[in-house]
Amino acid sequence: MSDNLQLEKQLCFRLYSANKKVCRLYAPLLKNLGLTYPQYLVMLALWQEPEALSVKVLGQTLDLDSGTLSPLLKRMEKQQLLTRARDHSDERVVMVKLTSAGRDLKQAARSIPETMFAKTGLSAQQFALLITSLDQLMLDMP
Amino acid sequence: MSDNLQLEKQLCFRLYSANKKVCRLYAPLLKNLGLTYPQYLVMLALWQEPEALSVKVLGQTLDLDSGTLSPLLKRMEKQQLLTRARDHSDERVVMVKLTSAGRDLKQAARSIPETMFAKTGLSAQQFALLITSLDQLMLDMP
DNA sequence: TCCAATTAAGTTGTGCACAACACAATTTAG
DNA sequence: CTAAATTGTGTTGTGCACAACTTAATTGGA
Repeated sequence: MSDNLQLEKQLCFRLYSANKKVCRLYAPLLKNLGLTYPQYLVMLALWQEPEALSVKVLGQTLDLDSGTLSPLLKRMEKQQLLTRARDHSDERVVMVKLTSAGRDLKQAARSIPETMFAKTGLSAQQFALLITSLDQLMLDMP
Repeated sequence: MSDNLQLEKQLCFRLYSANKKVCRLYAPLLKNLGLTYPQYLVMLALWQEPEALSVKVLGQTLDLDSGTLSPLLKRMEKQQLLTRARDHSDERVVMVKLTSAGRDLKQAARSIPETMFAKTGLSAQQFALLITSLDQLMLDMP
C-alpha cells in the first residue's frame, strides 16, 4: 500500500499541528502581558532594535505583508505599546517605535523562553536538532 | 550577551515561519483543486476513510474545534465535496461523508505530496529527520 | 422516573493571514 | 523636466482559529 495521501505521512500536517500546539502553549503566558502570539513576535523584533523599524523591514523580518501588519500595529498602538509615524525624509515610510511601556514589557517577558522550553519537554539536543532541521527547510524552500 | 528574547533564537518563530511558507507553497497546487489548505487536510482525513466521519472525530483527527469546522464544512458542502447529515441513532452527531465528486478529487491530488516534497528541497533523510523531530515535539508537549 | 450533568454541534466576536486592489510619494527614463 | 514605473502603506474581502457561549440530545444517578 503506497498511498502518499495519508494524513499521517504529511510533513505539512505535522508543521501545522505543532505550530498550533505551540501557539496554544504560549497563549496563557502572553495573555498575562496582554499580547497575542503575532503581537509577541512583533515585540521580539522591536525589543532587539535600539531604534525604530519601518513597517516594511518589520514585514521582511516577520514575513508578513502590510495587509496583516497594518491592522495589527494599529491595535498595538491603541494599547500604547508602540507609536507609528511617517518618516519626514520619505513620506511613504511609516516608522514603528516602542513606547516606554512597550520597552518595559520586556522585563515581564524575560522568563517566557525558558518556561516554554520546559513545556516542550525536549532535551537541549532534541531542541537544537529541531531548530537545525527547520532552518534547513527554510533554507531550501523557494 | 544572553538575551533569550532574540527573535532568531526562538523555536516558535521557526515553526510559525516554516508552516506559513509551506502553506504558501501548497496554495497554487490546491487552487487548481478549488481547495484551501485546511480544506485539503479535511479531504486527506476523509479520503482515507471508507465511510463517513463525525464532526467530533474529524475535529480530534485534525485538532480543530467545532467553531472552526462547522463553517469550514458548510463551505465544502456548498462546493458539493461532502454532505453533512445528523446520525439517526444519536441526533447530536453530524456525520460527514464525501460525495462522488469529493472522492474523485483524490485522483487529481495524487501528485501533490511528491511535488511538495520536491519543492522543499530536502533529502529523504532530512525529511525523515524533521518528521521524527516534530513527532517528538508533539509527543512531549502537553 | 426525572432531572442534573454531560456531550455534540453550532453561533458570535476577535484577531490573524493573505490576495487583490487603491493611492500617494518617490524614483527613473527619455 | 515630465511621464511612466516603482515603492511603501493601507483597505477590502475571504477564510481560518479559537474563546466563550447557546442549544438540543443523551446519559446517569438519586
